[in-house]
Amino acid sequence: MSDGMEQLNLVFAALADPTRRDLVARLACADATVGELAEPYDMSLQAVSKHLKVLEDAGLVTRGKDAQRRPVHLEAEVFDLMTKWIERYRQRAEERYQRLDAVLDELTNEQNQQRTDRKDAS
Amino acid sequence: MSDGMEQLNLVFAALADPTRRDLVARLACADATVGELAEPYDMSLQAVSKHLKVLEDAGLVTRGKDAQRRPVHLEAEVFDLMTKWIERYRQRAEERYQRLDAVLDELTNEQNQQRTDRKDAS
DNA sequence: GTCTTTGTCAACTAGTTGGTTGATAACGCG
DNA sequence: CGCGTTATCAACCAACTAGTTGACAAAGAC
Repeated sequence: MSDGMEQLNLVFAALADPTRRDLVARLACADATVGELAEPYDMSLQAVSKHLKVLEDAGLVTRGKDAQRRPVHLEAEVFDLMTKWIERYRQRAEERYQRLDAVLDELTNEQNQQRTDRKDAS
Repeated sequence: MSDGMEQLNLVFAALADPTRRDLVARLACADATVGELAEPYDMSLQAVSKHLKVLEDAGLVTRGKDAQRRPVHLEAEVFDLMTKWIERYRQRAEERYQRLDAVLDELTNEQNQQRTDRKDAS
């Protein structure tokens, strides 16, 4: 089991939670402290701190230090890991879908050919 | 909370499990029955059936009917939902990263300017 | 120094997840 | 019909998750 495997586990699991996806969405616009991030939610500061830890363990986020504040920053690179995984299989699945279309086209053509054959025979 | 919200929850959660990602990977190559899919894993058939149910609930997979067999088919469309979500925020985060670079460049230029000023003053 | 702000750590709880086994349903084959 | 195959359903269990509260650490402000 490769290293990127475990990270994929963490990243997908992290983004499966709507609160955490919202945190990511907000951090995409600007860095923020834990308190600022927690403010809009009906949830304790500790809960948000935990969510941020999950995002950090997944490598989606890093935390700096500014006096007693702990500014949170979104890391873009990790997204690539996911996108690569997704694209690989989406592509294959779509190719298979295209091939199915091709097979159906072929069948149609064969039927046309048979019709032509019958017409030629008549 | 929109409808796609809940589906994002399900899709990300589904792909957070390595067994389920492996199932998706194998289904990208060809459709398969539950038994065929279960064979390589050290796990009961029922467990795999449950995993497939999770993938189905997320819309990643559909199940057909062939006598007592239940062929499983990968659906490519749902991947787009994820890709769109990811790309939106990855892009913003990268833009911010670029802007940071711009700011750093600006600072460097200012320092150069100051150096130039000092040199001019000397 | 003491007080306030900002955040983490620790312990607990309710609900969910990933697995197990056993029973059951649906279908094809003698 | 009864029998084997293929898969789902149901009940159970251990481990994890997402939230809570309370205590505490670290840093600035007084």
